[in-house]
Amino acid sequence: MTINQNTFTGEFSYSLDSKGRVNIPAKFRNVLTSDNEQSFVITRGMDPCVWVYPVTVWQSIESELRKLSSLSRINRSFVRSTVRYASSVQYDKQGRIAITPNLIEYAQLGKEALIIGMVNKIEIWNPKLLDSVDQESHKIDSSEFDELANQIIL
Amino acid sequence: MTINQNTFTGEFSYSLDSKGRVNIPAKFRNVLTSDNEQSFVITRGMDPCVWVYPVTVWQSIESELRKLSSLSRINRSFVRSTVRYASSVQYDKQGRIAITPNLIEYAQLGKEALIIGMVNKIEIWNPKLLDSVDQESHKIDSSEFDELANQIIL
DNA sequence: ATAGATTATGGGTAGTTGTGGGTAATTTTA
DNA sequence: TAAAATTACCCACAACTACCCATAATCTAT
Repeated sequence: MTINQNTFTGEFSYSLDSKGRVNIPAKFRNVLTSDNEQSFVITRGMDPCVWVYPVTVWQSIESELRKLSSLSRINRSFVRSTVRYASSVQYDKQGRIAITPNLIEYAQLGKEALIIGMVNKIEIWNPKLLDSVDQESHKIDSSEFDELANQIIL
Repeated sequence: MTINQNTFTGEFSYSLDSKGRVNIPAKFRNVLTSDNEQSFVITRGMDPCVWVYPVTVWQSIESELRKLSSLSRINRSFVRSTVRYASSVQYDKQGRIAITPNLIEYAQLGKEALIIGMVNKIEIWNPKLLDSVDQESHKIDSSEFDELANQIIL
């Protein structure tokens, strides 16, 4: 069976241990291309969760950022806010990555961690937090969903 | 683990000691190419912070500046203001660089120093100052911010 | 169903990293 | 020229991290 490379789908619930490590699901590790050298870039998500990119994917984001001149104040502030919380991590022999205290706090992660494949990246959630965020956005966005329906055919 | 050379990401809070020294995060030192010979160029940032470049990167900036004709008054003033406060520093065996009193004053650095990877350079901030600058620029530029965010897909 | 392989989770240890301070060399000032 | 101040270089310790191994649970294949 050949699956899409660097593409993540599905949901897994794993535990964050006392050292701040979480397992990256074997399914996700297995689709990671070898040029990533077992490494991901973790950063703040737009929602209160951790975003996990394959390094090669992140590098293309970085090269876009490189083009922005620091003479412009908006550019500086945009680059800073994007890159500030990003760090590259390699998973260990057991397939775990270490989440920085910064990000654990931001995503309010406890012992339970919900890992969700988001096509080109991975999200790590506090399951309870996701529930409440989900409910909230369903209330608000059902009309905007309709708008999206015109763009994407499921 | 091999990552991108001379590329800096992430945020670290270190302390500026009584001698005006700050640690350059190990992650940053490790991606610095050897032709830099453990040296950086520190200068005034466009924001009230210290900019830290790998010397080799700084050299390419200098060669760009060389191309600007001194006939133009704006050019002269731009070149002067960029180069004026720049000095090259080498980190010691513990990985620290000494910040000149000039720059400490300019960036209003106290004991706490926030070190931020900005892809091709490093910034050193007074954390409180960054907070206020950040808030201000978000107020002003949020629409242009969104525009950038649409161009670069995260 | 059972054996073997893979996967998830916990913990120990050695090496690295951040931070403070000390001493000698160098520069500055009187 | 000598004293004072600054700078460069070195050492030491505490905290942290990367790396390793062990075990239990789960999956795979015959």
